[in-house]
Amino acid sequence: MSTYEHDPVSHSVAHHLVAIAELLEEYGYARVTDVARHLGITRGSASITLKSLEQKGLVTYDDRRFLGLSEAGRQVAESIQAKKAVLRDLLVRVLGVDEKQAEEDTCKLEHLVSARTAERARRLLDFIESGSSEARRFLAAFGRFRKDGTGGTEEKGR
Amino acid sequence: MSTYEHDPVSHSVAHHLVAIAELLEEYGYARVTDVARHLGITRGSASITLKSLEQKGLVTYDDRRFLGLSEAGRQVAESIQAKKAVLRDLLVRVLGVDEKQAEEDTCKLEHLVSARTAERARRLLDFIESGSSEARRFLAAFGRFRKDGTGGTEEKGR
DNA sequence: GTTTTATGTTTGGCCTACCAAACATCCGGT
DNA sequence: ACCGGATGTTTGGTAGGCCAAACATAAAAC
Repeated sequence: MSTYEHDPVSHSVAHHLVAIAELLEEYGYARVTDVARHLGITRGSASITLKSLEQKGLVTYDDRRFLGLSEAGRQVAESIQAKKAVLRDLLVRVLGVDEKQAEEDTCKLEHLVSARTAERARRLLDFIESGSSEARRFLAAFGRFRKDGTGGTEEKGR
Repeated sequence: MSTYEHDPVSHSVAHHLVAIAELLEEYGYARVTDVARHLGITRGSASITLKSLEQKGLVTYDDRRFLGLSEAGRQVAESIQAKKAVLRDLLVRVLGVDEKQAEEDTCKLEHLVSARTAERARRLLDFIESGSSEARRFLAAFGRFRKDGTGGTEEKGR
């Protein structure tokens, strides 16, 4: 999940950085216009925000105005992307939220989750994917419970 | 979890409404100053925001300036509080996040979570509290896994 | 009853984050 | 070489959300 809790980065900044990272990965380049379109804002707005991010040392400008991420920027983006992936997986694989809804929710929550909580969520997913019988049985039982409101093997009480 | 997804209420508004609800519950009354102190903002800021909430029909003013919630305001506050409770419980009881951290995180996330996702989370908690053997064994195994990185009863693979 | 003190409001200012629209610049096609 | 469309920047404006500080008023204390 990577250390760096320097994230106190704003919602907007987080989205700009992640946009660049995603565009770079998907198309190999990212320009002001691409970021703006990706985020659904105007080029003017993106231009200004990105310039400020350059001055903060998070974003780099190519000789031909192609955008990149500095080491710091890359770390912030990666940390947010990692949190986002964990959250999405948690919602989909454990809670059973549908993909579309999960994507929507994680976009809103991604940069707000603390590193510690994200770490715990990742741990849970690791456990689920460990394939242990407890995990498998739990998921199966919860799946049934979601549908018909019963916990399968009872033994309720406490 | 209550229907009402009219929540597209801002972070700030959400906090003001919840503050009033909490103050009413805890002390039986809520004034501008109390809300301001509760939120850690100045009375001036609270005064302005609360006035706008009155005009939106969410907050009511007593004859002696005591604050209340309209039916609509109460519903919004309750819906957010319910989401918050679910999230906190999820973090603490399932993920094993410590109370303090969970409180911090939920404060940031509470009003952003969709009703559908919150409903799923509540369902998971209901299942956990059903006391079914799958749930109990799962929690126990995950607890061990968190500590020593092993899933207890293996049978891994898939 | 007058003076503190607590409470509420208003004002002016700041910062973020956005838009629209004018402007500047570049780049490809002919 | 020129023009048009795509791209980037700047400018002026709006809105939310906050503060500080001046002000007004209500409640306590004396």
